[in-house]
Amino acid sequence: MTNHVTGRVLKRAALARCTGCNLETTRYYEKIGIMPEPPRTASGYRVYDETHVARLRFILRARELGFSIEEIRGLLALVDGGTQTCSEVKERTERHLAEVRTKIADLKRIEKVLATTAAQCSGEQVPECPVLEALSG
Amino acid sequence: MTNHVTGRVLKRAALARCTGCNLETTRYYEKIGIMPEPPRTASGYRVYDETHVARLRFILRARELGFSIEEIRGLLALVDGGTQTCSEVKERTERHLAEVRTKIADLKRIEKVLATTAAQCSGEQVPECPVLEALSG
DNA sequence: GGTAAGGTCTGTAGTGACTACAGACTCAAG
DNA sequence: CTTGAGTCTGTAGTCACTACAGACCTTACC
Repeated sequence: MTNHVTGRVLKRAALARCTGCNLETTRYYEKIGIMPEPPRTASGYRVYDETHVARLRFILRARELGFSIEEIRGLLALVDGGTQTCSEVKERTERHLAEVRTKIADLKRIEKVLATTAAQCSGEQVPECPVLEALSG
Repeated sequence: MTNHVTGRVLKRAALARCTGCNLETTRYYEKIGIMPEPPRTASGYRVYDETHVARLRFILRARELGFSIEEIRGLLALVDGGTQTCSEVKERTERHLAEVRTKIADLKRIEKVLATTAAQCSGEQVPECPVLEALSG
């Protein structure tokens, strides 16, 4: 395999290893169109370079932060569009931030219910368990 | 339809309405075996009573509190088993509580990243958006 | 040059927890 | 008697992957 691109070249397993991404997921991202189709060797093997690594890292980080694939698609479109309208990115981030905060609030409410009911529970063999009561009510 | 059970009798839509459950979900819960198969009318319509309502409410509440279907299956087995070993229920609740707390911690970390990067963003047309930077890094 | 191990290719099926739909049947009201 | 709403069944779609089968290619070692 001639390396006519400057810098090192990676195959699928190497890309996965160096980003921490699951092997199959790289192909999935290509299929759904958020990763570009990479060039291939004569025998059909995918060949990645640093730009692919950067893009995949971007996607993985955004997923980690709870952005959905569709949100990421939108973010990437802004990046690819050339003119990075910062205000748009900011707006989307804040929208997503609001969602995250809602989720935290919901979970805290759940935490409270679970903690108080579990605390009421003696652990002894009683006919009516307060946790089950709380769930039934 | 003769109502030989004491109390009112419900069909699928009524059960869904009075529990707030989606119509199709009741059938799904039956299929996966966490709701019992209800008796049927001569023409094959499902007929529910108060015990079904109570069980469905239990399931929905537990789902709301973030228990997975498999966790609920376990909880229901304890209920159905007759001897409600309260210590077991307590233990499972606490295990679940720990999971919820982990999720909250994760989301808070995410919230922090999103909030600080969004704050760094002026919203003006700058070449490098700090949010995208944060995602790329 | 031969062969064995391991990487890569494709398409497809499975996950969890639903949700939605198509096409047939039944029921109640007017 | 007709019309519209409710119910029945099985199956397909959702999201974001993950896993597998069976074929092909590459590399290392002898």
